[in-house]
Amino acid sequence: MSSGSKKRKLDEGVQKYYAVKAGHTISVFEDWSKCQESITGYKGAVFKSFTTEQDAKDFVAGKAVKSSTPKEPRFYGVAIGKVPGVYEEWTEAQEQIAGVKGPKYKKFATRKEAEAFVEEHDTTAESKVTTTLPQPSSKRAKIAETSKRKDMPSIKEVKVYTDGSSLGNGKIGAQAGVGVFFGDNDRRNVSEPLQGTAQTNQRAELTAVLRALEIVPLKDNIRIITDSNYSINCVTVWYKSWAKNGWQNSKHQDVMNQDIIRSIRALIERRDAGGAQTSFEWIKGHSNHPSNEAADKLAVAGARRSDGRD
Amino acid sequence: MSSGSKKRKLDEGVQKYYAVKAGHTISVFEDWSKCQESITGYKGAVFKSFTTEQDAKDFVAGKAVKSSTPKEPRFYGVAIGKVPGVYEEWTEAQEQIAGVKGPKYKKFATRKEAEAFVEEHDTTAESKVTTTLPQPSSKRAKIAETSKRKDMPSIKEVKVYTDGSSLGNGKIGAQAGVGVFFGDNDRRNVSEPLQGTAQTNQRAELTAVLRALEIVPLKDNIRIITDSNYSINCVTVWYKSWAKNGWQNSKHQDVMNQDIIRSIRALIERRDAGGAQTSFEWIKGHSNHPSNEAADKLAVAGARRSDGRD
RNA sequence: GGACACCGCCUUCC
DNA sequence: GGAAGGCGGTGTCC
Repeated sequence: MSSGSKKRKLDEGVQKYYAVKAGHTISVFEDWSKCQESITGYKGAVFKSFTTEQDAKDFVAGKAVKSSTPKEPRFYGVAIGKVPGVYEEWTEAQEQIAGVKGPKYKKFATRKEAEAFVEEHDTTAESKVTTTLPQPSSKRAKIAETSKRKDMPSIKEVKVYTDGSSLGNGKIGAQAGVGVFFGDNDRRNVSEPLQGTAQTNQRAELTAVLRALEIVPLKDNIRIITDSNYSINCVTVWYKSWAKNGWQNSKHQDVMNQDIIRSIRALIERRDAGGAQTSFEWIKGHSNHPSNEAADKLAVAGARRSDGRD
Repeated sequence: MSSGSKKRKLDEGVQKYYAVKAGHTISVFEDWSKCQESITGYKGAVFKSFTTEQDAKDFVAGKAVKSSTPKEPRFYGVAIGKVPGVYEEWTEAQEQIAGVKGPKYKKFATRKEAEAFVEEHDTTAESKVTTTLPQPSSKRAKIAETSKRKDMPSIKEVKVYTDGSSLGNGKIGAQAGVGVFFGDNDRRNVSEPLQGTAQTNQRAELTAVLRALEIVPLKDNIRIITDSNYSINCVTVWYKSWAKNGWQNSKHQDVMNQDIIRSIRALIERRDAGGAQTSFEWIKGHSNHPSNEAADKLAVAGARRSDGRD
């Protein structure tokens, strides 16, 4: 180590700890591949990555992670931008203000300050957020009231199953649909056609995740259960390097579906900022899981709805 | 700049050519959607994608595609092994001798040589074949007396109807049966339970074909009539790619029922080697075809026999 | 090369 | 309506 052949890129930046709470092996791993092994093919695997070993261990132990981020925290409040909120990575914040005329953003040392900054403009610029959030006002109020949570002992966790469908995927006339399942006859369930011209399975899967995040109040912990390994990886692993590469994949092409992926990340960050957790659970598709099948049904129904038939 | 910015992976940029040999339109298409149109709803469509237009055209014309198979032919004669015969893939031959004590095999440049090699040992090791044949003696005699054919101008063609049945297919207690029908009151007819633990319709269908091939003397041309498109495809089309892939299907999983499929192929090869033909004919099931129904009856009866009932 | 999905089609069996 | 089996494809990433 005397000389400088030390071009080691910290591509992945900080060391990560992958906590597997439910999998072939219950443990904390230091590299993703090991973690992957432990969860692949495991029905109902539960895992999450952390930046500190302690957090990871706490997660495995079932404790609420108190987010003891080691690096000096920076909080970027984006008040006027694509998706207002608090971001911990400048690259992410930057993305939110790129191309926006008259953006309003600022760096803060504490999350509270950043939140306050955002909330201020947020109320005045509510229409901006509404584009991402279907619900008009009721949720906004909740966010406000949750911001005064202090040290609530236990946060409610909402489980939600998401699925995407794309009839004739890969064909020109494909019709994609989005399914989000909270429970039987739950008003929050979603079954709708995928918006936009790109009708692919991946966009449908990601959009379902996004819908779930939009629907569950930011104050609640949310657990998203999906069979889309792709979606989970996009928003929990791959996005990190993408953000650093200017959203280029390993083939130096633009990352597909980054619009949805970024929206998801923004919502995750905001939930994190509020002290609530977002976690993902992968389940194998078509494996007799009733809720997963229910989400599938909703997705397929949504896809068919764009048929104009009924 | 002098150096290689040329690392461009052709991973996905390559133009593909979709050859449709059987479909609404017989042609080569350059995009998948057109191809799809041409085959959608077409019963028994035959199509395949290629990377060169010539290969695609050759496929449509029925020629063997040669550019994708630049390797020189090799023939492996397996005289003493699980299923004696001539194999073109070492992996296949290897399977036949694995675990067999005192195997006899050799590589040849031509099929004729390999066949000769196998035939030699074949007559002397006739008992080996008998293990595959359930019937004890009466049939053996026939094979013996027909073995003195030499250059008969026209070879007799034996028509045989095969069918498989699997009562409760897909359920745990399924009972499968094998039916082979030569004619009313024909001694060669077969009606027996499917052996083994995997009681599926596909295994039953394939096993019926295998039985037929075992029963009809190698010197005779044989025409097997079945309603199992699956079986026909397995042993006339799909086996080729499987052999090259190490018996993995397109989803990278082990090909199901390959034990039966390989046994069938081995018998076909042997019949080929002897100058006689094996042909298959597909008929629609349940369409008032008396002989097909007879085979069906035999299969169902065979399935019920394993019930312990009668 | 690997992984997870999303589809189209065929046959059989219930 | 569903299950067992098979073939073909794209969507996306590493």
